Amino acid sequence: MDVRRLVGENVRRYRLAAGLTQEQVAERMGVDRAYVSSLEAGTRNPTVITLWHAAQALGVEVHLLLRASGGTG
Amino acid sequence: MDVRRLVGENVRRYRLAAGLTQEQVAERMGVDRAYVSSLEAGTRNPTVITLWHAAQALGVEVHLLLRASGGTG
DNA sequence: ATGTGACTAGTAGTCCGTA
DNA sequence: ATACGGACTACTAGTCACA
Repeated sequence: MDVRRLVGENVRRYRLAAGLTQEQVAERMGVDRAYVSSLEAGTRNPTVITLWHAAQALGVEVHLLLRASGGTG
Repeated sequence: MDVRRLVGENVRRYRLAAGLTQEQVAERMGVDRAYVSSLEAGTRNPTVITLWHAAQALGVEVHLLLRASGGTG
């Protein structure tokens, strides 16, 4: 179980569903574009505050970014 | 909106619901008791990996630690 | 059995350039 | 518009002593 990968997959899914580019998400989050890229790649271990900013940028509730994709949702 | 506080409240809620002490949660997480204390106090900004360890220690799914207590499901 | 501040080592997140 | 790497600064992880 790798939460970093889980977060990355969720960010990408919600971003594409919202029709946004990484650049747009980065601007909304107030972070660098390269950061969003590595976040989606699952190579980052973001803090909960960063995760919250991502959720805001994507227009979803923060806990959704930690839900398993194929989970019993 | 302060996610740190949200995490702290949730950790405390689930810990008490499980009938565990901070000391026991700390041991399960593999961290110091003081860390759990500050986590519950909402003064920490944990990474998602730390959050995942906390969820494991409490026997809950990690996304539950980011759910608003009185939230609209 | 808990809360807080100081502390050392590690890393989150930035900025720049390339493909 | 996206992926990756390197050097950099600010902050978090995790611990200890004291109350």
